Amino acid sequence: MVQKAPHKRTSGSPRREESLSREQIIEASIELLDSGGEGGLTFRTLSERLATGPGAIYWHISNKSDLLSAACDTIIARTMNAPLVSATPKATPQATIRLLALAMFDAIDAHPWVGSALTGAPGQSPMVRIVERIGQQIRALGVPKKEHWVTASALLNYILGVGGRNAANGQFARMQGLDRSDFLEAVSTAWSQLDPEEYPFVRSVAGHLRSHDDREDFLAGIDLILRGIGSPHRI
Amino acid sequence: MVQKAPHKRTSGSPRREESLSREQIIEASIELLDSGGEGGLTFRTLSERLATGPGAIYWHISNKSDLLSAACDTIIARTMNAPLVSATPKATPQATIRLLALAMFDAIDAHPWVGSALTGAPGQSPMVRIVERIGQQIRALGVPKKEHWVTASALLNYILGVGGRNAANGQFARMQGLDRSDFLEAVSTAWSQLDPEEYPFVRSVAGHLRSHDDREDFLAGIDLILRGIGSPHRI
DNA sequence: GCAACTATGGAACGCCATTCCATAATTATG
DNA sequence: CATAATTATGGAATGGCGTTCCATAGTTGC
Repeated sequence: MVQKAPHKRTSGSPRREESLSREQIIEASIELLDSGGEGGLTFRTLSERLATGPGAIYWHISNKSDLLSAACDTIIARTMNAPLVSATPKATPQATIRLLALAMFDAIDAHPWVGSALTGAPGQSPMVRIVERIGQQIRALGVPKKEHWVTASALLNYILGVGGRNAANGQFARMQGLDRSDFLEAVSTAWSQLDPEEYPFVRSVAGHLRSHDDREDFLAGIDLILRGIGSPHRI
Repeated sequence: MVQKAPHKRTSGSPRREESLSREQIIEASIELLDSGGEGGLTFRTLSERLATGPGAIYWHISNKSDLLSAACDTIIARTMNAPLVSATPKATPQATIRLLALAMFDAIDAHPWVGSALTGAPGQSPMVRIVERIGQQIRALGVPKKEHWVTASALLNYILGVGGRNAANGQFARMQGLDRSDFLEAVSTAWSQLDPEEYPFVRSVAGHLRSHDDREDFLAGIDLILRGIGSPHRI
């Protein structure tokens, strides 16, 4: 029978002076995610940054998914509680929804990993915050109760869809060492070289893609949905 | 200087009779993804399934992302070329868009991993297929050229948003050993127990969540956007 | 002063994608 | 027909990851 070599603590570095906290860990994670993308956060890099070992982190965090959700929730909470978004003195519900949506867009633009983290924690705290803020404006719009969920869900899914795709674009570009406009340029030329018989539409919008403004197009989509909310149903 | 121990091929199992092909590999990957979720596809499980080693797979596939994209593209191509979706004799553009959207919904429902794979290959073949089919209907709707991209993009982002979220829900549920309705039940009760002061809207829709039909709500969202497309712009 | 508990940090484990490489099968070449 | 070159295979090795294990250092209550 083979005797397993037991763990040995030779002497160890002296213990840290100020203790770790969940907040510290999350804050450091956000920094790593912002600077290194989704792949920039590992328990190893995080340990180094915090000058500790992986084991110490697990005392405060249950696993990586937990860590990601918490980081995501921190960003979303900040976004949804920002003064600009929070205090809407006498704005129309439509204007407030635009503000909310843009705030989400900008948050995901600044922290692309939030886009994918959001789809990793369904029904959890970050999602709830967004649904609530949107939902209150939907009420204010006078949408009938029966359609509350459908309407909120449509807006939410559109916002998260754009967020997810923006995050994907960013990560894809990063992987290839391109910046955002290089990436769009590449997609645009690829699309304009497709077979005109098979892909006439994609070819025809390839040009627009090169010069478009993501933020503007996003807002135009929001307006489209808002128009839909305000229109009478078909018979 | 330490001599590196060289690789030794002791004798090896006899070589396969029929050679591997990219198509075989992709087909096997789809089966593994369908049965085991996103985590079910590893080069190890794939090797075993194909009775070979990881190295042989890499002769046909450049890496895992390539494999996932290819699997995703296979599903999307099948979905977009299905007779029901392809042959639309004299249907209105709206009806065709509904058909297309539902086909995507059902495809992602049947193969949840497609939802996340789609956001891993931006501007690539799968996306192009979808954009083209939607775009042609947008043309048919008589949307002005300048708004082609914005309109297609809005529909696309909504569809992918729902798909992504459905995939997330499915994986989340799977991780906890729940089925779909158990998961909705759990979210619904969690939402209905939130602080009424802080989350009045979320609480009020929690009940609906328990009994709702994802597919119907999805379609209602599509209709909402279609109404928006057909409405005059605000001044 | 000592036991119980809370934290810590580093080593170890198992899994993964990927690479390396000896070699078998096939094709091209003289 | 022999043999060189190429194509294709599969298993071993590599390095990185999330996670777990555990000796131990502080801290608290008795």
